[in-house]
Amino acid sequence: MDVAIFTVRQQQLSVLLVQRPNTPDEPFPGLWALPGGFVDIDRDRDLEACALRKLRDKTAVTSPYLEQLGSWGSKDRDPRGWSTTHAYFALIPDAGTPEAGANAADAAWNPITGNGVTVKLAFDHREILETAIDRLRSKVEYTSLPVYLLPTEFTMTELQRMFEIVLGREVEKSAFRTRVFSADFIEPVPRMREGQQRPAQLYRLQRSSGVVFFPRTFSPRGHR
Amino acid sequence: MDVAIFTVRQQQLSVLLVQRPNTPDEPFPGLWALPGGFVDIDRDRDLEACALRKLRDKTAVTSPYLEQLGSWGSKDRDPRGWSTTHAYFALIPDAGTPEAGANAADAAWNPITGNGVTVKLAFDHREILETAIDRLRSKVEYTSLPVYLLPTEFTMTELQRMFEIVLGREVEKSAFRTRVFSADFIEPVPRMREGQQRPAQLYRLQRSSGVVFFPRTFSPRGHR
DNA sequence: CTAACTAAGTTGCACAGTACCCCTAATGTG
DNA sequence: CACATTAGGGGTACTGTGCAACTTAGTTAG
Repeated sequence: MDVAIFTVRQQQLSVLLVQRPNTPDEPFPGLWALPGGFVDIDRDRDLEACALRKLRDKTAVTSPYLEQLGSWGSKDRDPRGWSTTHAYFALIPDAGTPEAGANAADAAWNPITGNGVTVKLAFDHREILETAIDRLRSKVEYTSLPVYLLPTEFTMTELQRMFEIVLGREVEKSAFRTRVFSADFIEPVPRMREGQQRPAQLYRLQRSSGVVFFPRTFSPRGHR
Repeated sequence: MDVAIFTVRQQQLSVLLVQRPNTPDEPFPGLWALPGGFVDIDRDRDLEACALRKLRDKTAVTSPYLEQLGSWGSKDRDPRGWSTTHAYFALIPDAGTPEAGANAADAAWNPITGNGVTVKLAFDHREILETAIDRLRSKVEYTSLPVYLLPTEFTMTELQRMFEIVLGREVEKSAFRTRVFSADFIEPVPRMREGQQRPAQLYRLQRSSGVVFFPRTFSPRGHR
């Protein structure tokens, strides 16, 4: 079980990695890897519960976006022999830093550059991470996923910025607003008083509104 | 490892099921289930190779559409205790009947009605099958998946019929043709001679053309 | 204080892709 | 022969988006 936990910190899409123990009898000593471990058949009701537990161990985030990414199994991925792993990916707001977690001394956020990360990864985690990034970018083209990268209240511009950071390109402000409003999954936060710090309207996710699918992908004119 | 193998027979979306042995020491004796079994770490390089082997055992189909569906693991799905399975789903043309396969005496095609099948299924296979059907219907809204339900040569009307059978509703002929042609993943088969049996133009999948994603989903006017 | 600047939010037009309705030609059927 | 059926395509309206220009309000520099 491995979990690719994404957030956006300092305007960069980043993934949480942990350092493997440096004991030479463990595979890939000292390398970085996606946080994970074995399923605990006493504590974990099912696979998703196990992924949630791994996430809470590292970040103290309770209700992230969590999706099963896929499974990898072959006789090559672990030097000890045939092995299998279930991979999940999660989106959390910036607040949930690894420092806030429990046993997170060995954890660090790594910014995504291109299709992966600059450090070398253990096992087949480079491939798993690349699949996770592909899936994330692909779904951001036609779903509302990036709301889960923001705190509960946010401005329209901040939401747009999340889309742009994940996609790695700019999107049109006007078309973006039309798209988001007609999908009807966020609601404006009532303005408290006139003398507000921020001039921009705050929004929040509507209660019991899941991931929204837009009828079209983003598609700049020159694309095809 | 379980595989949901779909085809369209007699104008109905159908899934291949196998009957479990009737010995009382096996779980769910006599019930129907998705074809599957344990990974053979000597023969199977990886998970996909294992799924392909299961498919060939039952259908003698060599190059289907095959996609990883997900994994299910919990302490409830098997009465013998915590267990895990990897599920794949496959699309094959009608030609690959189970009778053509090797050890397929216990296999049968079951038509899909609504979200599942009429017979009772073993383990959590009802849930897995429902997930497979959901995924299939969802992807047919915006991809070219149904070509894999047809033989190598087919008419435009037959292709449209595949979309309609999977989706369970009719689609507009004219819009369908525009959509398919502009996606440019099939090519016309040169007409052999004038005195052809069929009046309709035959098409085939372009070589090395994978699954095509359309820029929009089907979306009848009254929808929202 | 005023001017320049910046960010929030709106408006208008063009265009791609689709829904829907209608037409034509060719073939099959009594 | 008349008639029904089917392949194939045309025309129009509409939705969602790309793109650019604009207004308004708050912020900053001088």
